Amino acid sequence: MKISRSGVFHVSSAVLGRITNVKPANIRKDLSYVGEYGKPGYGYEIDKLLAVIEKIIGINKLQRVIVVGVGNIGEALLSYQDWPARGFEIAGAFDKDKRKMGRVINGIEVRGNSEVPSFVKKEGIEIAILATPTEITQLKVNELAQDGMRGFYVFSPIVINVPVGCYVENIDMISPLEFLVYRLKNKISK
Amino acid sequence: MKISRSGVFHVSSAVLGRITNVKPANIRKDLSYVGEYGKPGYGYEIDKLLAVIEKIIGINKLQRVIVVGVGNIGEALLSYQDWPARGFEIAGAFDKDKRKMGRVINGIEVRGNSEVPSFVKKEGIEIAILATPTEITQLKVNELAQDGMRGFYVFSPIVINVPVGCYVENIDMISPLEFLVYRLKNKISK
DNA sequence: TTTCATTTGTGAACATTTTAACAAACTTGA
DNA sequence: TCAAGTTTGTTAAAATGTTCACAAATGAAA
Repeated sequence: MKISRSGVFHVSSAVLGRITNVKPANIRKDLSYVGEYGKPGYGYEIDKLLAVIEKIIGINKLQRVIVVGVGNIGEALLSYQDWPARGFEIAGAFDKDKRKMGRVINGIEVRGNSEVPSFVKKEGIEIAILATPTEITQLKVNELAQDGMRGFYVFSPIVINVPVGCYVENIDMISPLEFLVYRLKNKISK
Repeated sequence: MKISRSGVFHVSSAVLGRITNVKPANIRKDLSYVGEYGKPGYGYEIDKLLAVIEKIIGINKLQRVIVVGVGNIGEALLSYQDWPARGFEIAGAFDKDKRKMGRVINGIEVRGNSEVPSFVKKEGIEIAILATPTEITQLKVNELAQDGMRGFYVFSPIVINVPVGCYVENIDMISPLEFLVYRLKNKISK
């Protein structure tokens, strides 16, 4: 909902709560942790709130990342339009498959894996998204860590080990579905 | 790590904790909520534990779901090999694009959207995975709810409204990446 | 059998998160 | 200006989640 385009310039925690399914008290508390941006009896100025949030999550300067593995998931990531709005830029994409190399998806050229070390060094990139087959993901992470990569966003449902100073986040696309089934079976609204 | 194939037939909460990065006390407590399956001085019998867990999450009978929207994400889901191991079966896939209809991916035929109502009624399916463009997701959910669908697993990063008795889970593939950046910047191990 | 080393299950302590409640601050309209 | 109606930020209470620590149970070795 584009509040800022509706001729409304302020918004209360109650309204934000209704939109996001979060309790108003919670919204006020969270916001209070990062400063006092609201006016009693009025609410939050939308433009100001937006600016503050963008400042906090650092969208002003985009985080540059690479995508390793251009299968279905990799391609979906490359095709995704909202990276800038989320604070990211896909600086490069890599795959070992020669047939994929040279392809340009959404303006991003797919390069060969051998180009990773020089590319990330030249571009100063530290974060990699791994959309690789589960069997080779740990191996790829090891290689990338050697190349100076320090953040790994992993689509394989396995525990990844990294050197100290490196960080991993996994995403398991099935877990939320399992949770949905559980909620459906037990009628748990949330 | 395939513990059960290593000639080891029991495992302690300490070992499970090391493998999963979870504190042993936590593992014991969680397990204790669903029964007493461990032996002091010995640990948990792996086969028994596996059987119990499978019983709990109901893998014995697969949950049948449909996939709506066969773009990159949809295709990735259809290609995923481990659905049965996770307790699911993709019963059908649907897309509005005529060029995709008829294609068979991983043994699953892509059907036209118009076939959804009869299909889910005949097959008795209540859960849909929506890998659709964000703009039309809410609309599709509305339609599917009309068709009797009660669980919605949504890949669009928006709040979805559903009738009472229906349940939604969202997955946002970018949020964990944002969190990774936050951890990297602030050196937060977890 | 007895002793020693493990490891569980859990009660209690501790920590974190969520919610409610309300004084103080602000807006609006008369 | 004043009164009535909103809405914030925050304090305190409640709820939830995590970790510790240890008695009791078991296995293994002597």
